[in-house]
Amino acid sequence: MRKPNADFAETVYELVIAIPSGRVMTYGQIAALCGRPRAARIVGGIAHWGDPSLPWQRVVKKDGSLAEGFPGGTAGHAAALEKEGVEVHDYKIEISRYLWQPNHLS
DNA sequence: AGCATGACGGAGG
DNA sequence: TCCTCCGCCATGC
Repeated sequence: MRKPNADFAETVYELVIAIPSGRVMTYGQIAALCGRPRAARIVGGIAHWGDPSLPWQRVVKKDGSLAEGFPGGTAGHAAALEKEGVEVHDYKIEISRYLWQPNHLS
């Protein structure tokens, strides 16, 4: 059990790492699970400032469109997702089909 | 301690 | 459906 104001980034890291290959989560969803439903932008910020070795390609916008600032742009993001079996159509994915949620928080 | 930033989200046109 | 504007809030300077 983490304190309400526990390091936001740390919680984001654990969630991102938990996303299985071929599935995705949205920035807003991750923010909400971290206790800050309005901090979707912050999650994006952490993706940019934080550990680059995490599977950030599995994090997309709520409408299924890909991240603007991903290395290589949306094209690079699309390539990374397709590699995991995610079907990308015009730089967007069928969010309702690939969205994933952790069974429970530890 | 305060200001500007930003890999978003939702509303409005 | 696409484009633009406003609001949110942790992080970095």
